[in-house]
Amino acid sequence: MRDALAALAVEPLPERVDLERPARKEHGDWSSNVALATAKKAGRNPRELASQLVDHLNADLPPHVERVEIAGPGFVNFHLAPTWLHDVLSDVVTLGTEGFARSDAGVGHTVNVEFVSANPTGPVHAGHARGAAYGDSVARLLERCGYGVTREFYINDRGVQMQNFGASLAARKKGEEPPEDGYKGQYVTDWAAEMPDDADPVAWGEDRALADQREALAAFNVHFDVWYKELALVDSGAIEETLDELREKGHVFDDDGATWLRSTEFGDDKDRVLVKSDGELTYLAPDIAYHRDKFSRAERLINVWGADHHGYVPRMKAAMQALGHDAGELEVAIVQLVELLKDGEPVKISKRSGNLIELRDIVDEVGADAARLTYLLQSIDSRQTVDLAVVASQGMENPVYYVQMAHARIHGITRKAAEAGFERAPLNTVDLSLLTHERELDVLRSLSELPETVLSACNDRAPHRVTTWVRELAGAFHGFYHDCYVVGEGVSPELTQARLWLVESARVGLAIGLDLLGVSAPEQL
RNA sequence: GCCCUCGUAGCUCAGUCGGAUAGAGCGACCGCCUCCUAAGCGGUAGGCCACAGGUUCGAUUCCUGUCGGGGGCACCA
Repeated sequence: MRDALAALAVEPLPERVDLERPARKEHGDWSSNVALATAKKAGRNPRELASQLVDHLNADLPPHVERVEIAGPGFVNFHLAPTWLHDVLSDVVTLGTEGFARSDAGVGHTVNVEFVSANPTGPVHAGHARGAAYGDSVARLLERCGYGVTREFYINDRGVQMQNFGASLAARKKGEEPPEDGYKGQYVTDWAAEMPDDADPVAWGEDRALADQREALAAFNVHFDVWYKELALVDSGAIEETLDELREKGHVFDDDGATWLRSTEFGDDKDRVLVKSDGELTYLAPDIAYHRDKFSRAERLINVWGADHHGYVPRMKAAMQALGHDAGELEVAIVQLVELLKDGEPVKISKRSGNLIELRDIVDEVGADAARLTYLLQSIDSRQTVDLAVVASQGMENPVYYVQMAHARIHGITRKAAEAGFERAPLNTVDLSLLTHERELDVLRSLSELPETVLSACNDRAPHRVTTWVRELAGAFHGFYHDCYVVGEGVSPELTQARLWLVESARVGLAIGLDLLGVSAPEQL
């Protein structure tokens, strides 16, 4: 393309030539707006330039390109031959679930993804679920793109809430009501009944809560590499070190008997207290020390926070800058809140009464796969409404079912083919050029987009794009399934073989996509 | 009051670096099973991309403002 532009004496040459996938099939497989983008600077007419460009390219077509056309105000559209898609099929099945749609963009780089980080005072609840699905999926995307990834859970086990929790357990054990600002959920009573007489309610309660959280998250297919206790941070002396470092660097001052971080220096609204006038630490001081520790273990940090915490972003970023990091090295993904419905009725959750929906309840009710795919259906930037009855339903209003159906059909075909005596022949003995049906090509077009989808989803921390892609592939496959029989009277053995490989390629694509979402798919529904 | 975020079909939402006639699913309506699961497929209807300016050859996309929904503005964790 650049050569063609140079040959046409375009001056100045564009820095980059963008190719994009047109939204409409008639516009070809690839399209470039380069004539539009450069015409003005070069003092040429866009349409005319595009036309010359097309002539030049058509004179010597690159491999797989069937023809190049001019369209609209000056777009240059490339129409590819089906052979291109047959090569895609070969790539997919040769590279397989391990190798296809993998990127080395992050090789040699480390990222720490911290998410969930629920307080160790009770079970993981519905409010954590979306962030859990999101954080784990982002970690999966990063891994697929070559990054060294740590999944980390921060345990907030220092502070008054632990005393309240311990006191609540102790009270329940004695058959009394918890204190006014204590924890009133049913689980406190249940756990108190398990608690040995000689146990320290605070320490025992923390372990009990963590065990419960770990189990519920595992059932949600989320596993952490590091569970980091705030108390360990306190014991390590890291907080004092951090305060000293900030003071040395001149970002700390004393006022009103308290110690302050001059966070306004780095864009925060106001300066923040690190040590209160009574000598106690605020939550912020250990948090800074914790992030400092994470930076000693990874180049880049991603925090997944609920929308109710977004106000803390500027001060954390300011603190990291005070420690000498670039603001961009700490990313905070803000996950908008989920409104939970049950049969269209809002589920009221009240922390005060302890009346909350546990993650475990959701998994029990709809299954981990359905729950995860549902949470990853939409961008985290939009508020989500989840109706548990819909997620659990086995109907069309449920995208989970649509996707799982495609996967089950793939295995249905494989089973049926085996019954009819068909095993896949080696790929190099199969004539893929028989795959010319528009439905077949649609499946392959969809597969051809997976590598770029994965990379962009990774770079933009947007796993929902994978979900969208998986739904599209499932749609293309359902169309193929309907119109193209793999095994049947009117199908030649050669075509059966080619289609068996097509089915396999769809299976690989679906497997990759679903794995990135942390969703398994049944072979049968 | 200030900050973050969202506003796209009746509903739930996609829409990448600004591109062509704005997409999908559900719901509505009309079709399609002698064969791998009809839990599916095809078609029709349905849009002032909240509104008003600006930048641009070109804006759903970028900028400013207005309106509306959600969240946040502690020497609380």
